[in-house]
Amino acid sequence: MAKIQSVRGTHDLVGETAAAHNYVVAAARDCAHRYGFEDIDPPIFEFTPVFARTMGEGSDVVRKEMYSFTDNGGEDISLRPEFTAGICRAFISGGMQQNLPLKFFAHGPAFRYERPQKGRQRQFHQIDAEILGVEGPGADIEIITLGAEILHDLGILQACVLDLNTLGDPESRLVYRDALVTYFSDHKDKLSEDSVDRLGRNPLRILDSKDDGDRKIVADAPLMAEFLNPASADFFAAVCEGLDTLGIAYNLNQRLVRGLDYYTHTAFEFVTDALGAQGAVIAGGRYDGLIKMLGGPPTPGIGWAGGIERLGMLAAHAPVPVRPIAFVPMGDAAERLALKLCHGLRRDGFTVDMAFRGNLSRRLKRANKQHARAALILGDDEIAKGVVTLRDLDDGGQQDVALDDIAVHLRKLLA
RNA sequence: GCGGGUGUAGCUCAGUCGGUUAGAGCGCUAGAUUGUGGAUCUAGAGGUCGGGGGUUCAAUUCCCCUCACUCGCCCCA
Repeated sequence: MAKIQSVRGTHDLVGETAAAHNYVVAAARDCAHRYGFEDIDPPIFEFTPVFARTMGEGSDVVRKEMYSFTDNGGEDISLRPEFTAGICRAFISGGMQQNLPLKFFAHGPAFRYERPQKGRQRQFHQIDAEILGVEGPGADIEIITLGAEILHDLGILQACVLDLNTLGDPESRLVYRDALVTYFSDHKDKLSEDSVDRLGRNPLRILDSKDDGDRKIVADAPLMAEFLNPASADFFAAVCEGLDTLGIAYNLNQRLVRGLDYYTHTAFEFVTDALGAQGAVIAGGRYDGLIKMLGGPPTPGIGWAGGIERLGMLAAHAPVPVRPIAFVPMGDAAERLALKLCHGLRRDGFTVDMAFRGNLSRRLKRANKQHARAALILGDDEIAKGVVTLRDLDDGGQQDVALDDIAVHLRKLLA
């Protein structure tokens, strides 16, 4: 550590980045609340098995991307690489099965030890939505709709495409998986090195390989749709029908698979081509077996996670900040009086900034830079007259205003 | 973990076929205006040329390593 610097893949949220971040979170939370989701904020670390068991020991995230450590009590702890496992753990340890169904919204940092690039960091931030305890396709429809509505509210829905697929129930998925293994084993000599590896660990993954040679083989591979049992096919049809009813456009993508073991039935991704290799902005699916796998009561679930940094980059328009009022006292007596006046104005709901240093010229420059709507100037002259000088920073006009009338005048100015 | 590109002032970038004091724009500070911002003018501050090592009389420039960023692979939000 030659220089003092942030850890690789971590960034300070400040200025425009912080504004974009908060904007995404606020828009998503508002939307989720309108859909009846309640907030949950689980710890950012859990016992390692919570993640390892649910995401699958064979998944890349668990194999090499987790920030794990032994704490001073000898416990095996991991920083969360995603939200779902922690929320399901909270559901189990909180005995929440009494209150099903539950709909949760969460947001915050997550951690993965990865090579950083655009839209991919080691500490990144997600918004997350989960519906627990709903077996039917209604939950799938609502959770996908919520994602679409958040993108709509952020003004970026048109920049995204919704890819949709089903992995079927565990029975269908297993049969399909066997069929894929058989098929790809026959073509093993022509598969890429990566895909030969996938064949053992996660054969479904071969379907979305970017390797040209793989793609040729994948083109003739058996399709999930052919292996769905009637129940799984009906379920997926109902999901599609619901989305059709709401006019939510989607693209059926039989190559869409999920990396994590716990997914069943519906899988979806809102993707964009505006962020380079990191296309997914909101992605998720159904995970009916997860809670039981964790040791809880068998409870179906479905959810998604969205990358706040990625969403923020797409929603480029910076939210317009409130224009403050700049208070400019000149001299000790004025500063003492300003302290009280500012306090009162802030209680009245005004956004007031008082610079702590600089002469009048300096402070007005600062006010201008903050796009302040007006400046309140208070010096010995004003104190003698019992007024402040209210300067309109848009047109340069100014007037004396009695101390008791400041709020009235400001309200008129801001209206 | 693997491959390519980049790293010069707070920011965006010139530049040096290896040579003496490394530049611009914007921003910052001060003054013109001892109590009036935006525009203009003037002056000023700010750089171990990412870090370490090597070659050389001499390295910001060439070579190696390293760190960070970036693009792609893997994987994923």
